Amino acid sequence: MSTLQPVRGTHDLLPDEARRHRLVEEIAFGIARRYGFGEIITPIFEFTEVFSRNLGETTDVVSKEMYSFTDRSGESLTLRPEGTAGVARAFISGGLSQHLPLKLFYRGPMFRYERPQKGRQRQFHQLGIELLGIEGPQADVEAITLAAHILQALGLKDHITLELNSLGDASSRAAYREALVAFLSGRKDKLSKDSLDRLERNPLRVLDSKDEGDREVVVDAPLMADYLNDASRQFFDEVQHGLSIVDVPVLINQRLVRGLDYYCHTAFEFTSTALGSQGTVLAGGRYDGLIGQMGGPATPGIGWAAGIERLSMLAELAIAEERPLAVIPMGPIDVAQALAQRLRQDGFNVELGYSGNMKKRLARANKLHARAAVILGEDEWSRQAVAVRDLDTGLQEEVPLAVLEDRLARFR
RNA sequence: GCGGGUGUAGCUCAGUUGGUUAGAGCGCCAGGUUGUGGUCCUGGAUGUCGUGAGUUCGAAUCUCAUCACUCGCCCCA
Repeated sequence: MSTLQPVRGTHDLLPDEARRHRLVEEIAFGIARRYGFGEIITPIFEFTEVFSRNLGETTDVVSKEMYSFTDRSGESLTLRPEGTAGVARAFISGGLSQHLPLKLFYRGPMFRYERPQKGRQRQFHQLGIELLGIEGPQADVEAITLAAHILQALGLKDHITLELNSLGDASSRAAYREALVAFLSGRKDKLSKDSLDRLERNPLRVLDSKDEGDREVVVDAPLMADYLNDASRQFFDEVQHGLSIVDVPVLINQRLVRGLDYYCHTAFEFTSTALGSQGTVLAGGRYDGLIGQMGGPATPGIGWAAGIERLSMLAELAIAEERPLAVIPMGPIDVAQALAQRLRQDGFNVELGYSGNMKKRLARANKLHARAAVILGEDEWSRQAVAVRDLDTGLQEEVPLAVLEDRLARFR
């Protein structure tokens, strides 16, 4: 076994896996396009502040998981740990506010220094969308509906549940946070060590703790729903109503919280039980304050991201088999190369067997699942013809070169 | 970052209470005569037993460290 290992938490996508990966992306993007989304490709690294100032200084992602480094000119840069901040930055620097509403789709690698586990890598890939410039709840409905549609297309609708909650607007959230902190502070003796820490850094997180003691405490905790002001309440109702109209089933989870600070109002998560403790497949929410906070024109937004590796593990994909034509030279290779080229120019997928006798070359063609073999035998060649063997039926016929493409058409 | 598990041929795994030449299946390679695959038969190659130390006359088997993966926590997509 080689000592040459990949960096911890990184993985090579070998051809089969890469194929699945790309297929997941293409299916997702194909559906996003039907909803009017166009792709945006932003840099893989940004100035560190783009993330540190906007995701929340106390979040784990910012405080201990970023791959940050100083470049040769002394700038602090960070490999993107998520996609939204970069898109928001691009929105501002590109002056895109005059093109609202904007529907953007992105995909690509993200980096977080975490302890690797199944479905959790240090370099992983996300695809996601951002819908910018629409204040109303119909944007939330559209974003979530698109997500459900993509998951369905990937064949994992049945194993997935959609959990939904509202964090309310800034004032509702602040009021609730205060009430929750007050409640929890009176019960510190019953909270786990982790939750005591959460109480300081991100109190809402205590709500979805897995610790049994915490759960008992949280049962009696004040509910977000009771702290939503009228506008927030109505917004949430309309989102739920909209989802019912398009038949997207929802499980309201009052304890659903988001990890990053920029979220408000709608928060949602599509989860699966098939991934162990990495149950979240796709998650997102509304972030009306983000772009303004970054220094851009106040612009509402909602978006979500999904882990491509997680999607790929769960997806039931019908991967069409590539079935090439095998060109098998018996004489000089030049002739075979010229013929292979002619067929490729004509749109055929052609494999050229380079070595071995006919037996080996046919065996190789078979292993590649070639649909047919084009055999350049000397006898046939002397008659300006080749032998074409159907590898499924074993039937072989002599075909004049002049009509080769026509006869091969059925093997495309 | 915390706690547990695993690590033997390309892959999936077996290797008894430490004992000398480390195995199987699949895959791979070759052959079953001269230009014909898939099935079948025969033969063959491959491992510093994750890495590094230690204990021992002797270690894949025991100890320690280290790396990677993995399960739970944490975090999140």
